[in-house]
Amino acid sequence: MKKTSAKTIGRLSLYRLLLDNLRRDNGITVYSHELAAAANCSAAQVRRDLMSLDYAGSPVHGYRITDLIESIDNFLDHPQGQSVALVGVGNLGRAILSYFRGRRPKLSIVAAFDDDEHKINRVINGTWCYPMADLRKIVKEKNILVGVITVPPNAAQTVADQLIEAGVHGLLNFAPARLKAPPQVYLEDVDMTMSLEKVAYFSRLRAEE
Amino acid sequence: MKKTSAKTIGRLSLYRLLLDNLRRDNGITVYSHELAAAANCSAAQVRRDLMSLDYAGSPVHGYRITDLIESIDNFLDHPQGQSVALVGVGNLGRAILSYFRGRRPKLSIVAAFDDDEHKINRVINGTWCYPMADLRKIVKEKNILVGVITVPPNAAQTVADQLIEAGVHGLLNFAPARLKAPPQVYLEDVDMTMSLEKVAYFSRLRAEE
DNA sequence: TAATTGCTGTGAAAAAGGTAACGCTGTGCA
DNA sequence: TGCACAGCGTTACCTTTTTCACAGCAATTA
Ligand SMILES: NC(=O)c1ccc[n+]([C@@H]2O[C@H](COP(=O)([O-])OP(=O)(O)OC[C@H]3O[C@@H](n4cnc5c(N)ncnc54)[C@H](O)[C@@H]3O)[C@@H](O)[C@H]2O)c1
Ligand SMILES: NC(=O)c1ccc[n+]([C@@H]2O[C@H](COP(=O)([O-])OP(=O)(O)OC[C@H]3O[C@@H](n4cnc5c(N)ncnc54)[C@H](O)[C@@H]3O)[C@@H](O)[C@H]2O)c1
Repeated sequence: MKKTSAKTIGRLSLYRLLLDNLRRDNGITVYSHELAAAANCSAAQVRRDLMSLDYAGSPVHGYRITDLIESIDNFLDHPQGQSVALVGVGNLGRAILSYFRGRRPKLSIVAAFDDDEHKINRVINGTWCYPMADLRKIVKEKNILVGVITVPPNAAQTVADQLIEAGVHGLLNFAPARLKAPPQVYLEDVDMTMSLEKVAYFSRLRAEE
Repeated sequence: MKKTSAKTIGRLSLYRLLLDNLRRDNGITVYSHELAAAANCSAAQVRRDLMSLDYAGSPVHGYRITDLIESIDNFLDHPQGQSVALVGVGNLGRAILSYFRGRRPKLSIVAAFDDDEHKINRVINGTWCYPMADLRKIVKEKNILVGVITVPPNAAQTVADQLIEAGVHGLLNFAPARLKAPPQVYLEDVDMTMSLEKVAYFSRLRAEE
């Protein structure tokens, strides 16, 4: 059993989204090159990624959409579902809370945390907001494995440490800071400044031609 | 003159941020291994990335922080500055407007657009929000090269087409949809669902050990 | 029935990305 | 002075990721 790369995991998640759209359009089956066109990648890439799954397509009809989605579900999702905590209910934190609300049944943000007393002990965008003092208790109680960090950068490392100490094994960090975490914690940064500057740089190159 | 990869561009942007923090802590010089530690990468990686710049460090003192920042500025930024437009002033769009407000003098969001009449023709989070009908005119007028897309997924392609038609050469897309764009337009997706699912997947793996 | 077609799964090749190693250089110290 | 050192720039190497290419297969057609 070979382990699957982070890039493939990301694309599988993308394929699932695209397949869901195709299904809505009353599609029954799909070929690798169709999925590739939708995902902006090559057909070979799609087929290679799908090798991680235990589902095989038919050379004649391609992949059955519902079966493929189910197979990706089985592969990506925890059977009993996974709970996520979000720390820092500011502008971005609230946007994210509303965005992930009810999006995936097997992966939902079940608790929010903040240190601002105006925000705690009430529901914000559909999610209860707890004080930081309760973090450890709630993470344990709800068996939370993933933490989303949307606090200011100077508070990010402290919050990360608290989450890790409470038992989280994955962090999604939106603060513009590089966090330290032990190897048993998977860390992913979403760096919007970097993304925008990349786009700016290459758009300038393209425009100059 | 070899061209620089997107990954290196991203890391240069990150180094600049980290260097800024170091400068605030009254640092004068920095070694590649120090910057590497801050960026969670290897010293060789840092040195290699910096080869794109025309600034060379001293083997004895390392890199002078201010000079290195200046050199990255020269490399990444447009000398006259670059303007960005944001389309879709919803939860996420507003968060982004406030976040990028005054962050980088050479790269600022100078106009927002929406098709909701309650949002247009007024200032939102410091930025004037125009109706979609003005998009073409304003993009030309302000010489906007980059568009940020924060509209619902079903509207994303239409908005992208409008931006491209207006003359934009780079798109930063936050909608969960894969957009089509001609090769002279650089396209970058920020896919939060994908990121969160990746973290969820690997956190489960780590937790099982 | 036999040849043709178009797509899958997968080994092999190629490309991209990252790491290690080495020569070089200025500095501090015996 | 001359030698050991620490870190830079760069090349060569290694790993990961992507693409290419082709056997195999079921439906279709002559
Ligand atoms: N707004 C954006 O679009 C955007 C984009 C990219 C990155 N970010 C980053 O995301 C983070 C949040 O951005 P924002 O715009 O929502 O900021 P914000 O100031 O609106 O929200 C920050 C929230 O974190 C809470 N907080 C602060 N310190 C805390 C602590 N120690 N423990 C718990 N909660 C704490 C605050 O009470 C506040 O509710 C920042 O690091 C920002 O740089 C934001
Ligand atoms: N909120 C989040 O944290 C989050 C996270 C990831 C992705 N996204 C994606 O970002 C996008 C925006 O999310 P949101 O939560 O801000 O949604 P939202 O509904 O709050 O905002 C969407 C905005 O786009 C405007 N709009 C709709 N159609 C338009 C059109 N054709 N032209 C111009 N403007 C139009 C609406 O008037 C509204 O102001 C969505 O695609 C969403 O899936 C959001």
